[in-house]
Amino acid sequence: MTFTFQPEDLKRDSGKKMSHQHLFPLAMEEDVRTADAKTAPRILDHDKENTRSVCLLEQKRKVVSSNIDVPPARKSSEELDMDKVTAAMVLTSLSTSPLVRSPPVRPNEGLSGSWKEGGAPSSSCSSSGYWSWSAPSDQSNPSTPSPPLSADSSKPFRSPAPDDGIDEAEAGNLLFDEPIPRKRKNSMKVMFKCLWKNCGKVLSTAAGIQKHIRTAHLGRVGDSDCSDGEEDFYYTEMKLNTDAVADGLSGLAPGSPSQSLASPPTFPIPDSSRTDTPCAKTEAKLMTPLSRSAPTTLYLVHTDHAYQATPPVTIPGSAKFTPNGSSFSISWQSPPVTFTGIPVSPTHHHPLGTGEQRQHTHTVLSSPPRGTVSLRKPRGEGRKCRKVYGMEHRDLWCTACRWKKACQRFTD
DNA sequence: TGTGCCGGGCG
DNA sequence: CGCCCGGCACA
Repeated sequence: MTFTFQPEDLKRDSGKKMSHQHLFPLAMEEDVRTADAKTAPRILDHDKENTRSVCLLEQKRKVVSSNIDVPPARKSSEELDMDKVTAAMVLTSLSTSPLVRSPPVRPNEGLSGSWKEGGAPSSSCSSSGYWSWSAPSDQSNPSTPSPPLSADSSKPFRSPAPDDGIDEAEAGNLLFDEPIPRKRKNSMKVMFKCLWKNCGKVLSTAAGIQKHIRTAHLGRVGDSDCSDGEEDFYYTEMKLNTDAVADGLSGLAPGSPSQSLASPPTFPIPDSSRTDTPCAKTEAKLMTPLSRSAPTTLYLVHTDHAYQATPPVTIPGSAKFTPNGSSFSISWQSPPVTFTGIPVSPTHHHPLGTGEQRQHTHTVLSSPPRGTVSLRKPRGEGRKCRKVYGMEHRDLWCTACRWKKACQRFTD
């Protein structure tokens, strides 16, 4: 069981919360303005967030104090351990944020990373077997890179301004509870950038970047068992405006996945600009056993655009991160619904996901000269917003669905 | 019967 | 246009 937690969702989510802004000054700037008055049922998230944010807050505080040379005597040994861990976490998260000053920052980076790192030093953490990644870290790497720092800051990517709005929306969608109705999105691509020093490789799929990191930097050779998620620590997700970047990156797979974060399955890309198929293919290819462990959410995080951002998948499950003295506990629930497009969801869905998609594409391409015959769209077999979210969550539907038009989010 | 969405109406 | 919805074709 290797879950890979998707930090981004959480992070984004948290980012949205005004109350916690101060925690992520850099990453959140944009989010802040999105104080959506929308009150959707985000109770779960709230809960999650609160606990997490509290933790972070605490962590931060500790870190600060540590910098100030607070006499250790005041803290119990337990606390000290925690401090180390938390400090590591905070530092990592902080150091990372600047790089990606945009929302795409992987929210959990800090968490996952710290767990790993923290695990080694403080026995307390490692002992709680909630997370079973093999070893807190592959110590095999002599040169464990420090969390990506400034190396990337210089990267040309990042078109912050345009993306922000979208990201926010997406984040909301992802979470599933935030009705961000009627917001129009631009076509976005999600890319994953390697944060390893001097690398900066950018791939379009989480699996790809993970593989890259694993093989190129971590020196692992494909053993799926080793994918303990460490790679997550070394890459970041970023959203790019396809319009702007498409050309340059066109070679890469159409973005789709976004990591832990959040964008619903999407593939609602404007047909004209790109098709889903390529995406699916690419991913399929990249999907090595190793990459399997990659956060499924990533794949879900597509953006939907034309009508609104979509929350592809939600991780309705709640993950709680509670540093209790010496151990972290994480509870996870399997997501209730998930989109699909890619055979990711464990529960339903025919494994045919990609196959179907491809077929569909095929039909479209070979479609007879339009015009005369009233061709009614074959009718996508995939699940649409209505099915996915149900009538009760109509506000979560893409606008097209709301208007009884062809679904823009789950195109097939 | 439920779903997807075309075609068309309204502001 | 944005937003709805009647109604039809499918499943």
